[in-house]
Amino acid sequence: MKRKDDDLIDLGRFSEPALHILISLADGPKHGYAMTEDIAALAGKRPGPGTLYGALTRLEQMGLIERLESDDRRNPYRLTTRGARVLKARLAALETLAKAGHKRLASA
Amino acid sequence: MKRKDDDLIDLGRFSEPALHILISLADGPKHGYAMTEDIAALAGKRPGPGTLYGALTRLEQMGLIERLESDDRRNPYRLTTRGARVLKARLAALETLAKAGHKRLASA
DNA sequence: ACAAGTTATTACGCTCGGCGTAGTATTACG
DNA sequence: CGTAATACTACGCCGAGCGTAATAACTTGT
Repeated sequence: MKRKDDDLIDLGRFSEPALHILISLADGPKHGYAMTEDIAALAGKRPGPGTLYGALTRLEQMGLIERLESDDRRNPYRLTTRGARVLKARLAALETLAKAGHKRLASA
Repeated sequence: MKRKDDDLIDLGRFSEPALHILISLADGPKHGYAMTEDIAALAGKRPGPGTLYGALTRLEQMGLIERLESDDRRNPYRLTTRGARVLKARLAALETLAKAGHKRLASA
């Protein structure tokens, strides 16, 4: 019904770390430390534990990711369908924005 | 010399509003209120005065934009060359990220 | 078997960007 | 002249972001 509202979800401020996390989880479940490494490779920037686990908690509360149970000390997370939908919308918006920006830079 | 370091500039947190401002100034100088309208059209979201003028001050301090003198009560700003360079790099990084995200979403 | 290094997370606390609200002043319009 | 739109300034709270430190388990070399 009001499914489309999900797309408009606001990830905190802008939440670059949150975006990185969603992208990192987009190709399969990962635990925190693995995401740190993944994001470092992806974005050239390694989030500290405070940033990472803080953002993870928030994202879980928003229902964009969910915790999986695990045998060892790790805390794996996976994207929810809602999370995937939000990520997709967010990426599309970002691409539109980037394109508009490039166009303007070129024309000036 | 160390020109390339500029590209790595960190716009505060992530600073979505700051990014919007830079894009808004990319096709010519504007004053605050005009940017508000422009950004509303561009990103579907109207930044409040606190957000906008706060970000403007920070961007000016970073040397990414500069204040132009004006006859009336308006405060026009323009992108500096440095600002343009930073914006370009930022947009490129964003596009790369968005592409990676889409790819991952598709493959999952 | 032990020290050293890596993996993985929790805990804590500060700072500043984001954002809303309110107020001020000027211009435009009917 | 009153209302609306324009264009800011001022103020202050909140919480995301981020660093640091502590903790613990597992791994590897000697």
